[in-house]
Amino acid sequence: MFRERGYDATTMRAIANEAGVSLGNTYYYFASKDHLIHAYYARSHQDHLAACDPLLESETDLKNRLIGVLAAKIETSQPYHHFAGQLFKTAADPKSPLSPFSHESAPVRLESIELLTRVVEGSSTKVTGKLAQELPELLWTYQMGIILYWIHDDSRDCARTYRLIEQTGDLVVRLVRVSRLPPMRPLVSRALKLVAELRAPLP
Amino acid sequence: MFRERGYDATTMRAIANEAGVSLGNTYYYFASKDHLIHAYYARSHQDHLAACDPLLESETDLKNRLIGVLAAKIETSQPYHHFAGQLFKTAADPKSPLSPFSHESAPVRLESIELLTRVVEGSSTKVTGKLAQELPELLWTYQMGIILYWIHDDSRDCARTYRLIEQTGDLVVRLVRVSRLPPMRPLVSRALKLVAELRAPLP
DNA sequence: GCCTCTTTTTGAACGTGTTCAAAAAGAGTA
DNA sequence: TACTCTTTTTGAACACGTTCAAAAAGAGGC
Repeated sequence: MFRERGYDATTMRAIANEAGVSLGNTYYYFASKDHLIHAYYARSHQDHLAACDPLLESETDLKNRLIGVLAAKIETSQPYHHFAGQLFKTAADPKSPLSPFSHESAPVRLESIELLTRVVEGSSTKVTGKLAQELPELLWTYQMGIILYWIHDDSRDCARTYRLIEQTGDLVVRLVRVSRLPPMRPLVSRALKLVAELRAPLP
Repeated sequence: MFRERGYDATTMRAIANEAGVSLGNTYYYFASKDHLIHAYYARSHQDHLAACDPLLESETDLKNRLIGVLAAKIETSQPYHHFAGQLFKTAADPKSPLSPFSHESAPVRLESIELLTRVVEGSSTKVTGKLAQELPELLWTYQMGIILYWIHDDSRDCARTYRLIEQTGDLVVRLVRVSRLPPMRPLVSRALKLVAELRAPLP
């Protein structure tokens, strides 16, 4: 229904009606309208994990793995593009359990990070040391940025998002490769130190 | 009032009461509760522009200029940190006139980009060519990222945000400096091409 | 079948943001 | 002062998301 009518025009009363239950009953199953919306996200997340398996088992080039996983994310989310803006809005409240950074979202977040860990570990490009530890989560942040761009992308078939994935994916992989070169070493080291610092538990 | 009670507890009825007008009357002045919230943002934006003048007139080191402007942004926004999450939420709807990417927000956006143009042009580090054209807007996007981090930052006095500004500000300036070196040239060129491509008007 | 406990369902009511027709107030002109 | 037009104000009403006490239904044991 959200697809046909959009978020705003789909009232909880209409949803209850369509499901053949009372209005109050919908709240037995979903804590709020936002939780209902978020169920769509959870589904596309599962779809994404599943869609990535074949790729990660057959492809070893880091760039292709990364770009493939990101593109799959967009593909599995595409049915929901129509109301992705609303999804973003519900996720934007830092205090909401639906925020990607929230405690409640940790399982989904960890699964995504685990997926990106597989991207890195199963590739022919070897990443070691501190960077290996931090890279999956950095890639997750990068993926969040891509999704954010996608939400705002009005191009046909979200062509621009795919373009962004290709180009930045290539760039990211190049950066990963040069990160071991001596001139880059201090920079990378500092960046990783900052990431660890900002991630440390607050006093 | 938003400061004392928080966004949710501050109803339009309470606001009307406090202002000594009727509930309906508040809508004569502000199109919605979100517009009311956004007026705070507009004010802090003006405060920011004003706060940056002294710095930009006296400092010429690019790094110090950039870090100073970003830190000033956080400082001028600090009074509103309490409900910054709600501000982010209202701005998160891509279709909302309050979104930083919206047509209606263009004036504020352009002013911010103009400010960052001043940061670059008035510095002793010379930036030329295509990069000079694109850099202010890229810096604006970077600033948006900082603000987003700030919104989620629960550290004392937002110390982490300042730390992030320092470290990433330094990194950005270093990247700007090395962008002219021959090994970086192709990368930078490609990045700029992508930016221009994604910014072109849609068919 | 009856009893007890748990789960599911209901629908009236609530609070909040918002709308809008009508009234009031303000401003300018003759 | 009266009239006309514009702006501001009002308050009842509306729509929507949500709540919750009570009712209904389900499940298990005797």
